[in-house]
Amino acid sequence: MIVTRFAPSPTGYIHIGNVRSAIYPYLLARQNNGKMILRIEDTDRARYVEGATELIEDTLEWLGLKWDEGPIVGGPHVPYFQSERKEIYHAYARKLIESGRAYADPTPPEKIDEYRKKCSQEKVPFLYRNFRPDNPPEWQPGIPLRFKTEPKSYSWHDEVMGDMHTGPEVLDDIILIKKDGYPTYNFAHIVDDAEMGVTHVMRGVEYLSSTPNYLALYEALGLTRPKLVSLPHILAPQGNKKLGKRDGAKSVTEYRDDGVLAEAMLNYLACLGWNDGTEQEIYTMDELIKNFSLDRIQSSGARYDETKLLWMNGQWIRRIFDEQGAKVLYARTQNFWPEVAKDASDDYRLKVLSIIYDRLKTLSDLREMTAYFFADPEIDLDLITNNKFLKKISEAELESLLKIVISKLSSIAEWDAGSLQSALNDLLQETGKKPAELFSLIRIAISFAPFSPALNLTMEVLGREKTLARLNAVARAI
RNA sequence: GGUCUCGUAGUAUAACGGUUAGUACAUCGGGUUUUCAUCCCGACAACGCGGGUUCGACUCCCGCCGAGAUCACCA
Repeated sequence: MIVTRFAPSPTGYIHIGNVRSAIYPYLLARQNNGKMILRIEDTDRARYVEGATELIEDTLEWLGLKWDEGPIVGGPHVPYFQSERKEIYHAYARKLIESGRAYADPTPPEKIDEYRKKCSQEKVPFLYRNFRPDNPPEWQPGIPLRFKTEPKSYSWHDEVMGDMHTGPEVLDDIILIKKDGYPTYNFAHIVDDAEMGVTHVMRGVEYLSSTPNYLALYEALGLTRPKLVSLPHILAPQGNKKLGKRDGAKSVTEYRDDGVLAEAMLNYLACLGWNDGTEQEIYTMDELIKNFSLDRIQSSGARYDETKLLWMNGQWIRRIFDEQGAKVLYARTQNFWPEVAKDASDDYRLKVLSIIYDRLKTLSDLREMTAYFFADPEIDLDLITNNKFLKKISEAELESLLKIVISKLSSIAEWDAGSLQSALNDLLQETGKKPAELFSLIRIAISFAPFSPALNLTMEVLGREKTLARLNAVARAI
């Protein structure tokens, strides 16, 4: 069975740059009826951030990445917090001590710095294994424990990067247990992955360089290596660095609050650095699960492009409306209406959504784009007199045009899109005006917005009373 | 500096020795009775450089250049 894991450290929110290492393990696990484990790597007490675990869980839940084992859901390998697994790491550590592959290192940090400086001056690589203490004491709390490495070459296969090979110069005596008794990442993740039966270790490429050390550790502990999958970085919009919080990388859930749909976020991120070889752009979760494959993960970094994310979000908004219905989309818009819409009925807001949805890039666009449906807009005659189609028409004529429109619209029997459209067509005939002139005038008069849906639809939703009242108000103001 | 990785249009990518180098976003035009958007049509735009191998190289090999990662009691 395939077992994958997402193993973040609770140091803050999950952002665009690191959430992909949760998505791919999830897809792989689901595709193979396997399991994904969520494990919290909280061995660095200094960097621990209160509430970060909840933030991580929230993010995964929003994206629909359900973990099969981990916090909240539990599992056969509890606990899933590394800080609570000390005894396990210590047991493995003792095995290494017994086999002579680990030693307590009492060397003070200042001394180590000295070694490092010396090497740097002599321009030779700094390897701690050249500075092993002569008579290491018995390991006890307060003293760090180091791996006693055996310099040799390693070859391995990375599912993304291909066949890898390194020489002995990259192997060193890495710290296994820190002086505070907590394990380092380097040691803890190996123990946990083995204990938890993880078959595929997926993580960022930054771990590629230390892989030989991990391989040495698997060997010394007699563990079978899992398959290794290095995920390339997501690059910041500017420069060539990986996207990080310093580049203003927003948290994944911040996009949710800005009206991005989980489907779009998942779709965009999954396809950033992976494709199935077809020209498909829009994928549902099920399609991603079905089509995902490790060997089509890109080996180079991919730049984060918010414009494309927003395009994709627009696609998803329309797709949900068209395929799942207006009500399904409407249910997702609750937090995104303008303040003036708070007293409007669901029915009315649903109607507004139905004529505006294909203009949305994010759900929060509703706030800017729909206010005039709920409250009378402020009359701003400059919008009329400066309009490129209307500025040639005299104020007197504008006023009389509006009166003709009002009179016509007052007389129609049924206030629906079809009747309104034929009334508008009649008005074009009667006034001899071009659509650009007459429709612009009406549109601006009832909305005073930079843009709005088709005129007949806007008027239909707005209703007879409000439409006529607004037209009258403008006619008086001119 | 050592080690490792990466290099197709502005961006994300397709191609797995033979194509006018395909697609999408972005940009710029045009169309759908006003606007904005959707939708449709069109345009612009790429194989980092230099050597090989081959009848033929984006694809294979070597060198160079460029970019990145890593060398913590952080993960």
